[in-house]
Amino acid sequence: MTITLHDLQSTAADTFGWEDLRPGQERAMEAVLEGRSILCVMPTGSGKSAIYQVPALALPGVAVVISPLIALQHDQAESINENAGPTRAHVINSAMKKSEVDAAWEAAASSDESTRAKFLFLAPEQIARDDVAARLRSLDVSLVVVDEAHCVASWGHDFRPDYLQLGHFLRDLRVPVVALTATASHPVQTEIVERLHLEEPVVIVEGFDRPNLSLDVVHHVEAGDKERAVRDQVLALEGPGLVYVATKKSANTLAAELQERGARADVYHAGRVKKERQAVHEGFLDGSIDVVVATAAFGMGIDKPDVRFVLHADISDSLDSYYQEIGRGGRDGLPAKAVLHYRPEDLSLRRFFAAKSVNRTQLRDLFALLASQGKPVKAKKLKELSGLSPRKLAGLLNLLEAAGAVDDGVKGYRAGRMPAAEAVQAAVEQAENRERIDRSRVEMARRYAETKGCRRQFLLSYFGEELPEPCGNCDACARQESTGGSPGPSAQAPSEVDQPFGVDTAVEHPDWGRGTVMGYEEGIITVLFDTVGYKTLSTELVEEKELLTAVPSAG
DNA sequence: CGCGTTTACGCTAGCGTAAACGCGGTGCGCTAGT
Repeated sequence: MTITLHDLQSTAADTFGWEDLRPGQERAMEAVLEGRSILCVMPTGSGKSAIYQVPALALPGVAVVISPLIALQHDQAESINENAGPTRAHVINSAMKKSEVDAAWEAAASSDESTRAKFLFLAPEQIARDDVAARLRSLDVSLVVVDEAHCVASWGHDFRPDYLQLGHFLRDLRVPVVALTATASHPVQTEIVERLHLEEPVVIVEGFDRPNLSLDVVHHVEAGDKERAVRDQVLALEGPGLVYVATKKSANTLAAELQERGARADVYHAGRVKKERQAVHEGFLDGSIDVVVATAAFGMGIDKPDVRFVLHADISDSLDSYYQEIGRGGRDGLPAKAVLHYRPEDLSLRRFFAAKSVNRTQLRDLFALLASQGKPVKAKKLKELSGLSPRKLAGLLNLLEAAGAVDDGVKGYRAGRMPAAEAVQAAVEQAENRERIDRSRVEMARRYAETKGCRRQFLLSYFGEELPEPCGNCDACARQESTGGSPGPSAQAPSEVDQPFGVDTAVEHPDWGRGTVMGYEEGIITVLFDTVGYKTLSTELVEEKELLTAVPSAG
């Protein structure tokens, strides 16, 4: 039986009540039917989940959905079960009773077509377990979904290393992979494709621009002045709204101040107990809370259309994070404000978080241990032998693998034929690369805060999109208008700016090696180098001194 | 790195300044003890 797009349209309408599929959705679904892997970068609320839910119901077998937060998994599974039948989606995680987990596995393997599970929701940590991976391999898996796929890049390197281990599982399973995310700059897209081993994926990127979001940056010198400005602005603005801060402590302080002044504000961060966090989340959605003061913990899974402002009391660690965070405002298409309150000193905390410390001794011991085995070792066995925590172990393995010193196959991990010192050195260099790249991402956030040009042009160019004219909806454009000039930076600069290399072309620098041109702005070229991250150079100097040379693309 | 807090010191008894110290974000899974 061949499934056609028409079948999918019927499923979408009959099961979910979606009468009209959007072109991006159809393209993605067709690719899945053809057995292709896809990467979709689409804003929240654009029907991303339909892309996997509809084909998964039409195809025989079960869809494995890898999703970062257990709370999110439950919401998604529930919404599927409401539409597609009560037992179609199951969640599997460590918080469940053994009997519940067993029931989920049985439902997925059931021979009864009418009750068989069509969706299994798991966190990447589950996939990393050998027994879970083996069980999944024994099932008839139709496709694997990686939801919030940017987590591969943002969390895989340290916080949740099992994200980087997903690639092995996907490579061996050989079924179509659907990677979904709302925000991913070009290098993040590339990293998702590489790390998940997506082969010749169909990449669907919908426009990043959110013209109804106004973009402002307010500069501050004194910390106290910034705190007061944030507080006063929140009190003056019409909610609902979000305020992002860098630390739990400052979240508590600000929320308390707002409450004292009569605002219906609450606070969300990882330090609060689960019940309280849930209450804040629900209160924000149902309108009983107007303002949530939060750390980066708050965000994923919030689909509230009428958020009128997203204020940042502290700058984010990257423009990827910043755009993700402000993207929670104005989803109804009505005007919403994104305001960054900026002090250069705030960057130091972000640089601190970007620092990666590696333990050479642990790396050497692990490599030596693997080498001494002389045969592939499974993750579980390796954990026992090394005595390392799962997180630590996965982190070290990620580095050794990236360094080419360790290989992971179906049979387990195997050390390469090289001296331990060489393996350790290569792994340490990987960690150093990562740190340089993360620091350069902080630098790009700084440049956004400090640019004198149109904010939107800067932001979109970071995401590889060109906005030909200044946006007219940011503080820089507003300043231009009020001083009588035509809006935006191009009023002063010649409109025909010299661009010696096209955006996205591969270039090489004598010191920084290979890189990709990301964009131009005010006579400055931004290049993302493979090992040193984002760098900005004067376009004039690049031409004069021939600092960059074009590299023929490797394909 | 930078901010807030604690400790140390200097020089004479409670106080001021300086130096030292500690802390800072995301969630999964698992285990020990209510």
